[in-house]
Amino acid sequence: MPPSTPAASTASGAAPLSVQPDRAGDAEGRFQATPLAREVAFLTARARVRGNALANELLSDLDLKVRPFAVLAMACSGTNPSQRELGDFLDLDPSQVVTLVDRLEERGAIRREPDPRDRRSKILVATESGQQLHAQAAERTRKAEEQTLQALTSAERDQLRELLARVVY
Amino acid sequence: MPPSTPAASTASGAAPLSVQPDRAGDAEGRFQATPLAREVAFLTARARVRGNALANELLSDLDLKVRPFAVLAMACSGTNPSQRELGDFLDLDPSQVVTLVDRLEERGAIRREPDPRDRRSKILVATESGQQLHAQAAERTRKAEEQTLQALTSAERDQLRELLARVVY
DNA sequence: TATTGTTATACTCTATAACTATA
DNA sequence: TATAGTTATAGAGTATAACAATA
Repeated sequence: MPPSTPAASTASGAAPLSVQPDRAGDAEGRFQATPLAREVAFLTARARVRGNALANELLSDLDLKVRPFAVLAMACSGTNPSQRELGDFLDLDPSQVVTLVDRLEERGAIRREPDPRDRRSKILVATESGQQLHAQAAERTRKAEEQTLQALTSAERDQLRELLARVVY
Repeated sequence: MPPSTPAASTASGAAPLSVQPDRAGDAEGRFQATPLAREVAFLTARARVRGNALANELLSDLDLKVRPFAVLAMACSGTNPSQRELGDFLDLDPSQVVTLVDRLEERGAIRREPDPRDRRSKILVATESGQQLHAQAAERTRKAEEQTLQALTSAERDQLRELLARVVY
């Protein structure tokens, strides 16, 4: 380990960034000029943390969180996903899917139905009450997205959606 | 609970989506037409999961993951963050910061230095070896981002960065 | 032999409360 | 009285291995 140096210094070699002498008001502003703050990985992580927090908050009165909501939404989509397919799409482990599906099935929101083409697999479909629950929940996630993206115009939101979709699909 | 219905049906009421009779090749294609698949919350979650996985993989030979990398990057930024400020910026609990900083300090990559203006707080700065480690790690995260965004042109990447930054800052 | 769903289990991540030293 | 960092702990989320039924 190197010997201890003065304090609050920028240390040896080339200075990583020109920086105000030290503290200003709050730190956010200083940090936003940092290379890390412009990495897409960092920006998406931050967007996801804050978006999730807001969505979970708005969903809380329905006793739902974003993960179970996503499962319910897929069961309501008319695409008849099997548990395996759903796990692949939502980046969920098979064992996680079991737990999520169990809870939604206990609530009477979805059902496991046999797949006529493969008796090993189970197809997820929503019940009538599950579809009503989904309608309420989708309204809340729509509001969460509206609030999360309030800094963008409608055209910019579509643009963001389009760019992200091209990245992940 | 409602009575059981045929199987793989779209269920009662208005059909949520027009859908191919049933199974096609793989499920991804079917699912991408779903409303959930166009929610920004879902897209960022997916981008984050896959981006993180790739970045962690590329960082593994340096014995780093994205979280500790972010802490190291901030310590190398010249902005002299305190632990509290860093936790706020990276969406980390104060106790999580302690653990992350402990490990990086044990490796000799960063140091806690006293804040001359407030003896309660500790300022994080990188050591010389920490800066070298960061340089190697940053090269790997740059490659991860390059690979993650390969579907986009350079202009589109900047556009995505800009839109995300406006959302989260 | 490989795959779907399941169970049990362990591991990581995240959050909470209580403590200390400073402010 | 409030805040920064710390510790211990609990809870949620995620991952792994083994198993039964089916392909």
